[in-house]
Amino acid sequence: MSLTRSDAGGPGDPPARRARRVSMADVARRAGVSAQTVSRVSNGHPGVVDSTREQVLAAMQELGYRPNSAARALKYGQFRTIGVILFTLATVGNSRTLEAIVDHAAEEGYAITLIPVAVPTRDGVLGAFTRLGELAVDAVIVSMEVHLLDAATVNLPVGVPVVVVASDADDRYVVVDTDQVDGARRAVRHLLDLGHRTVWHVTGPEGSFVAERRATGWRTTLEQAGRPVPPLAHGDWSAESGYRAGLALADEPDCTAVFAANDQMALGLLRAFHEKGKVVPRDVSVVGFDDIPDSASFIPPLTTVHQDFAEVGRRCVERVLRQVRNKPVEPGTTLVPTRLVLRESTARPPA
Amino acid sequence: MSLTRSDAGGPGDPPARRARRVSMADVARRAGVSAQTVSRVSNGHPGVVDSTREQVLAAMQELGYRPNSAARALKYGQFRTIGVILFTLATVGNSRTLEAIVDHAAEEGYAITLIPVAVPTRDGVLGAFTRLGELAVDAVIVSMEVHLLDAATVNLPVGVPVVVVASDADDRYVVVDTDQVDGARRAVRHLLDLGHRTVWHVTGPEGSFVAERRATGWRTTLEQAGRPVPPLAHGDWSAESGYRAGLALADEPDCTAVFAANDQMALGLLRAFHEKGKVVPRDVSVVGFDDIPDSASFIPPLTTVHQDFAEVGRRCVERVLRQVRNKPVEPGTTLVPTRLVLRESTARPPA
DNA sequence: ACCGGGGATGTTTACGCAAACATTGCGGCG
DNA sequence: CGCCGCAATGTTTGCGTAAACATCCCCGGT
Repeated sequence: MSLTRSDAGGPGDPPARRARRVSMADVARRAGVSAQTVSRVSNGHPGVVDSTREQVLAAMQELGYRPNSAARALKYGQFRTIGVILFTLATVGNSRTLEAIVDHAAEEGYAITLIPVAVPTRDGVLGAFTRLGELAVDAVIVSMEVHLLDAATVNLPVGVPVVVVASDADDRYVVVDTDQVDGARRAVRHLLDLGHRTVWHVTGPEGSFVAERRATGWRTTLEQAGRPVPPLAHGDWSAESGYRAGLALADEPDCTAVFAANDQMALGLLRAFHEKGKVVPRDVSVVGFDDIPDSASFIPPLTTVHQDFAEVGRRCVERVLRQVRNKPVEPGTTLVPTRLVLRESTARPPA
Repeated sequence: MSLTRSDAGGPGDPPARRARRVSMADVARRAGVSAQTVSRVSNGHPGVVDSTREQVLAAMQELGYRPNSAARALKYGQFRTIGVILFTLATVGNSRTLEAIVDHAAEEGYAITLIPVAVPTRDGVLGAFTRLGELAVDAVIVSMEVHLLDAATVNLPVGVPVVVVASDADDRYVVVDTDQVDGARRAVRHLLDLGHRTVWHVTGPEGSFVAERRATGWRTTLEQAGRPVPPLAHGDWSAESGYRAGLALADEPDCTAVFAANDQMALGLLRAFHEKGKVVPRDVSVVGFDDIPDSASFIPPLTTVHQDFAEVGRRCVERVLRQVRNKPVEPGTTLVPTRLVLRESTARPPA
């Protein structure tokens, strides 16, 4: 299989002399036509007689011609590619959002290039933005859930359309996000409506915008209802951290309802309560956030706040492509609504 | 959605007239130097006097210059980008493998472009390969777990280094995969060693190579041990499908051990057994496959076969980059070993 | 004072493609 | 019978960059 390329020879190194790839000129020579005719055939343009077209096609086949996308992009000034900057695919939210972005971009004929930020430090982010300048992308979607955006935005290349997901970048940017605050409100209201006196909360890692917003929704809902606000339990999105939080919560005598900032931590809670002999939902009610597919199979199936990842992805792509196409896009935040999915992990509080 | 593709101004359409981007020539003019000097500054080449360098840098800043990667790629003949073809990010395996690929590619200075195959039909695959020809990638990693590769490989662009993951593409290709058969063997052996007479199996969707290989490992291990081979239960990787399979399995009187082809289906099994009043592992033992992070927080924590996704990703990148760099790579399959992670879902069979 | 050398910078060129423009050839019509 | 018009194809050009080569100038040595 094809060892065409030579030693790395990237920018910075002298480009190694390589077996030149077959170009339009080669095909043209072989087919006995001009390069322009090859171009026309290659792009399906009209005005080429069938016999000629076939000769060209045959020549392409024989030579294994592949159009050079660099040259094409240089000509068109576009790559039909969107860059996505993110920290990790390990969280369900990130990977589902990415999938939605990929799918909708594909519908529009755009591919996605991932620009990972290895370490979520300031330098890491700056590095990603720098690399961005060298990358073959027409626009960028930034998915950063930690407090590093400000440091980084300074460096956002001018002239590249940008859409930001799941952050609270200021209004100069185009932002798309799930309505975290309202989602949390729904979760808390549901528990309150069931008769629970108050609701405990297991939050996400420090510095996470998303975690902060969900906690805000939780706190303000309690305050507005005039309920006491219990101390916050800290997690890091992982089931394991939810388990640890649950072990502690199980010892709180008046804890009858817990809202976990994501489904994975809710899973940990369920296990902790189970081990401590507390029956969900008889003794404690649990609500999650995300509605990952697995949550319907937890024991018991989890009541949770459904995030419409597909819609978030769709809107990101739509808004970023509007910019690429020079259509007006006003900065500001687009919120995608959530909905509460009722399953079996919530009930009235024990009498 | 769907602003039509014709708005895009891509190949085939007249390129949208856009404000021409700032080029080296513009910077050169502004700084009062030649384009070549700008190039030298831009690439950090030596031989530019400090005062000149600063002028150029200033001009770049003012004008918001960004190097044009298309032109660069055209010059160098490389994009420093690897294309990854996959069906979906919804399964944990895919997204974790992708993450590993992204990370290791980044270490080597390569970005990843995703080429989604919307529908896993023959046409879908062919379409992806066709688009591939237009994409700015130096190599391709194909992650396809269904039986469509043969139809598609015919069309694999010549001259592009390719590595295939998780499939049984024939030996003409470079293949990297987890050792599925051996992983399944470990799971089954473990259960047999505990004293179970035989092991039932919940397999993945029809047509999945991975599912097939795990089922093969299960079956041959049983056969070699001279144990009866129970009928196969069919799932589709989802927890829900595992749940349905579990409901049926719970009614089999002599079913004391189940090996699920992935952790998510195992989750469904746990729930089904729980609902049917069967205690895991006292009444039934369950083993999963993948070792997703959540599985440690299942009720009970799941014994499962750990897949080293990071290693799979690393090897894919390594082997594909060897090809890019024209180093020898012999076709054939590289198997990444698994290991069994013992947790609390397995025990001796009921007496 | 003159020349050689080398560092700093400028000029030319090619990368592969496709738009714009140029040429060829053929059929139909006055 | 000659010319027009159009369809098919060819030629030129430029996209932005950076290697290769050319030039300039200053400085030190003789």
